[in-house]
Amino acid sequence: MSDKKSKKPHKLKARLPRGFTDRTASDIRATDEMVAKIRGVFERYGFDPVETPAFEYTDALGKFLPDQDRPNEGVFSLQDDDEQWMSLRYDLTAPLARHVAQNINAIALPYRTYRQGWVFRNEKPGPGRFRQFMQFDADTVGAPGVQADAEMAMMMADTMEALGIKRGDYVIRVNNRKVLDGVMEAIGLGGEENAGKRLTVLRAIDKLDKFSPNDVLLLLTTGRWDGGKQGVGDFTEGAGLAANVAENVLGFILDGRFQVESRAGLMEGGKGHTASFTSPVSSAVGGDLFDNRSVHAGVQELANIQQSCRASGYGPDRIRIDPSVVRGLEYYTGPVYEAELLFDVVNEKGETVQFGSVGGGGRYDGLVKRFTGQDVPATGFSIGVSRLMTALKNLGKLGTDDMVAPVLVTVMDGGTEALGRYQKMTQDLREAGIRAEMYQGNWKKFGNQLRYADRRGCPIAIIQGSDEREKGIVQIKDMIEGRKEAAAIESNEEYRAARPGQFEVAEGDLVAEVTKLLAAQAENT
RNA sequence: GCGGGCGUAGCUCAGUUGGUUAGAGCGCUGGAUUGUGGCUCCAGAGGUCGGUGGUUCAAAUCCACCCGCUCGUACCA
Repeated sequence: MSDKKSKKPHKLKARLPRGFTDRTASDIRATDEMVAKIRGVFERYGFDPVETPAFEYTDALGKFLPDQDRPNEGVFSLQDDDEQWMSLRYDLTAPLARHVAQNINAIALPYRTYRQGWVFRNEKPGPGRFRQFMQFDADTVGAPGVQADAEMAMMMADTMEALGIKRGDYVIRVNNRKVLDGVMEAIGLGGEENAGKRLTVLRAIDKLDKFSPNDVLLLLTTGRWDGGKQGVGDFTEGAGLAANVAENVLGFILDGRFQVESRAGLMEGGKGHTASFTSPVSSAVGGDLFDNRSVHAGVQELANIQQSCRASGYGPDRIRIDPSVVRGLEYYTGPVYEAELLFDVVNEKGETVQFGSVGGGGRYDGLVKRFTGQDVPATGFSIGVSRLMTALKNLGKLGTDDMVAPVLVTVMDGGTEALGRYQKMTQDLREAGIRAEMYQGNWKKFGNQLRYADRRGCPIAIIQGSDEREKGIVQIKDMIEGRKEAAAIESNEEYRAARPGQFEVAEGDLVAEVTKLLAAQAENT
């Protein structure tokens, strides 16, 4: 190796841990805008904000991590100096349960509350999936009835629309954990000893929005190769159900909306099968899954939710019963809901990407009880703000940074007295509510000042040199108009002499003239 | 976690049996032009060739391991 290389000091490499990201000005503005809209809906529904910290004791977050007991698996954890384990929250629900339990005597139930915040998951990140991301939650604590769940579904729908997603471009799909639990029971997967197998079956069902019914059938039975055929790529272990049982379950799920509505006496205008997969539903092993008590109870609740939504004018174009909705695997006990976008999301490369759900939630009757011992039923949902923002951005419904860059007051004279005058001009503009800044770089390179203004997107530059000063005027340079005029000029001498887009006004008229020009520019965009 | 692809300047990429001092375009900085963005011309800065180890007289190039990005899959409370 050469001497030159070994002498060179190692520079510290600027980098971020993977799965974390910096947010730009336009990201932050877009997020703020979204959050304000969501908050507007929640406030209108009579919810109040509450905030909990990013850290909780690990045991308060609960052990809802299947197969994993180590505190660092999936969550970011560290030991406090008294050796107690603390973790960064991975959602906003468990911390809320802790907050309610801790203040149970001070809080009037039912407690309607919302909050937004960063949550952290120590998982492999991917496009649109981060290890720190923002959620916005609403919960009703202490409300046992399905009316609270129906309200959640309707509020979700309203939120989607408030965010500019048109009716028909989203749907809130509703299911009930009791239905899935009952199905598991009916096919002989009840009880503790089958917990693992049950999980596999539910995961397979949850894949229906990603895989074809036939692939899901493979997952329910023998397993699936991700390379497309036998022996190619990675093998996913199947649930090991008998073929006819798997078909029965799959048929129940796929034809679920139709079946649930008919069994609950809620048929709406002859809508039928939601997928092409057909199966001999009741003849197969497992019998008629509707005969199961839990399935029956779950369907009844879904019928009530649906009736409530319909009575309030929320049709199946907005809120829809769908037995394939699984949602998280551990703490939900009743109705679950999921918000899904129905339009294609296209990424920067022009590829259509599977977007999946942008929010969801459900009933978690056991979560507060862990702390209090008494039953405190609750239901709520969560919006994936970061994820939804990605979708809206790609859709062009957000993220167009409409903040106008500041007016730049250029500096032609670096003397103390002159700088005071430039500062004064800048302050005058600010006092009139106009974003403005005085150039803070090396004033001696005037070309750089305008180049700065150009790159920053400044709409206007203010120029006052000694000539203007003597005459009591300032030059207002319309950067947008100037760019247009400059395009027609070829020689540099001419270009420099032309001062494109500029006009002179009396010093005293500066604010009025800038205001006028900004208004005119806004008209033309 | 498992499997595939990729990793050379700020960005996009050249660089083939391993062989002098690793290149281009764009961008950046300075100048032509001490008061005008763009155009043009000139000059300059910028590289641990992802990292470590190995093979070799010689490695950006070959081998091993690791790291990172990416696609699929798994996991996702």
